[in-house]
Formats: sequence, C-alpha cells, structure tokens
Amino acid sequence: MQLYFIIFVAMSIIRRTKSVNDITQFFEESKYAVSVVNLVERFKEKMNKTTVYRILDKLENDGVIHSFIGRDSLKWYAKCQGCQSGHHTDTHPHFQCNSCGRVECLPVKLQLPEIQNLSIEYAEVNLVGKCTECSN
Amino acid sequence: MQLYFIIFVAMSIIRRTKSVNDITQFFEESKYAVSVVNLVERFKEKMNKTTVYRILDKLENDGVIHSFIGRDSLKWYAKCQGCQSGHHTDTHPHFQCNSCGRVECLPVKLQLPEIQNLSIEYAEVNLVGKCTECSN
DNA sequence: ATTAATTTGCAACCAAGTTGCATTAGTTGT
DNA sequence: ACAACTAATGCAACTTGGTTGCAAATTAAT
Ligand SMILES: [Mn+2]
Ligand SMILES: [Mn+2]
Ligand SMILES: [Zn+2]
Ligand SMILES: [Zn+2]
Repeated sequence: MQLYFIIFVAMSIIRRTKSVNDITQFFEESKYAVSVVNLVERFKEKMNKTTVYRILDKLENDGVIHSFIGRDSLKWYAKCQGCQSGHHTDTHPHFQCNSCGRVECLPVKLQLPEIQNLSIEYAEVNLVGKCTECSN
Repeated sequence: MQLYFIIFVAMSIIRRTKSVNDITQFFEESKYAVSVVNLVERFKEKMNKTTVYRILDKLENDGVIHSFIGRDSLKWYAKCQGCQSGHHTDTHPHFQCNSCGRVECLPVKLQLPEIQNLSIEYAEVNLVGKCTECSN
C-alpha cells in the first residue's frame, strides 16, 4: 500500500514523456512477457517503431523491464521486480507454452551447475512446454 | 574404436553430397559451437549461403548437430553425441565466454525446476561468464 | 521570447534468414 | 551409353527484426 503510494508519487515527480509512460503502464498491467514484434504492433498507432525500440532500451537500462531471447529468435520483454538502474537482480527462468504461445516469468530461484574452471556470471534459462490452461 | 569404424563405414555407404560431407566433417573436428554467420562465412567459397542453411537444417533433423539461440540472437550449432533422427536426447547447457566469445557444450546433466501445473518438455540453458583460458 | 536540449518520426539502411525458380549434378532404367 | 527422372545447388529477390542519420517537433532553461 505504502509502496504503491511511493511509486505513484515518483511517477508524478519524475516526469516522463507520454510515450515512456504508455509503455511503462502497459508493462505494469501485463501479466506475461511480450515479444518486441507484439509491442511494435501494439503501439504502432501511437508511436513509431524506432521510438518503441528506444524506449524499451531505456526501460531495460533503468531496471524497469528485462529482456531475453526466445527460441523464435525474438527479443521478449517483461517487467522487473525490484531491479535498479544498471543492475538486474531479478534473474529467473522463463517459460513458453508451445500451445498458446504465452511466455511467463517463473518466480523460481535458479540453481546453476558448478562447472570446474568456469566462472558463470549469469544464466538464461528458457523452458518450453504446456501451461496450466493448455494442459486441460 | 569399434564405434569409429562403424561410423567410418556408414559414412562410406550412405553416400552424401560433397557439401554435406564438408559441413559434417567440420563439425566432427570442431570442439566448440559455431554461429551460423561464422559457418556461412567459413564456407562461402565452397557453397552458397542458402545451401549452408539447408544443410544445417538437414543435419539437425538427422540428429547430427543441434542448435540453440545465443544472446546475440544468432543461431549456434554444435555436434550431437548419440542423437538420432527426430529425437534429440543430448540436451545440455551451453556456455559462452564473454571475453573470447567461444561457445561450448557443457556435458552436464540439467536439473530442471519442478513447477506446479507446468509440464516442461525441454529447456534451453545458456550460461555466460569467463572460460578457463580467459580467467588467467 | 530566445535559445538549448530531448524526444520523436521518417526514410533509408543492414543483416539474418527464406523462397521461387532455373541450372547442374547424380541416379536409375533400358 | 543414353534418355529420363530425381535431388542438390546457385542466384536473385524478398522478408523481417533491428539500427542509424537527420530533420521536425516538444520540452526545458535562460
Ligand atoms: Mn522475466
Ligand atoms: Mn551443445
Ligand atoms: Zn498455454
Ligand atoms: Zn574465453
């Protein structure tokens, strides 16, 4: 409750452009990850694709959203939980349903394999399968 | 030893085209994974890029090589170990050194997270970090 | 009100990957 | 050995995700 208030105030004080606000708000409300093609399509009436790409870049740098590359070679974006500018602390696997195509962030702690002589900095884990709804 | 002999005989009997043989042999000898741009570049004197793409498709279907999408959005290929046409049993994580850029297959058994209500069919795990040589 | 700085749109471009089709090489049957 | 057929290859044109340079438009600073 208090957190939401703080976020609200911050969003008012840190004045953002209309475009940035539109995309930010979209991610606030979206439950799933969204591919970049989908985003460009979705906002094509409101803004140019170049603008979309630029804003996505910015939001990712600011720790508002994060991205990963899907098996379709597309860039997918989803909102971050508690990340800050420069450092993404919110690393987790992603799941894509190969039936309905939806992609979601999995709030699961990853345990990386320990490999001798390799220092692993980060991991990208993409799981593919069937989601709850598509299993029934 | 016997296995190698069998493979040798098989390669003689199952006649492949020159192009397929060239690419197959390249993978036999290569220790690391190779990006598709690299492959097209590497074979551009010998064959057209379309041919390279077609042969890669074929070899992947035949269970000779496997592919994954890197953080660079490129398709990377590496040789399979004991896979057969149609079914890839050789699933494992991949590691990319962000210093020298080399990508290798990790012969490690993956343990996938159990997620409620999700049936996971396969996982793509890409690890990024520093390799042995680049750590020194 | 002027000027300076940021943001946006647009068009042109780039690179990975695909497609259609003509040409060539390889197989098969006689 | 030759014709007839099949499969592999080359080439050009196209598609698509993504980038770049620059001019026009907004917004902020003085
Ligand atoms: Mn996520
Ligand atoms: Mn591999
Ligand atoms: Zn589904
Ligand atoms: Zn290295």
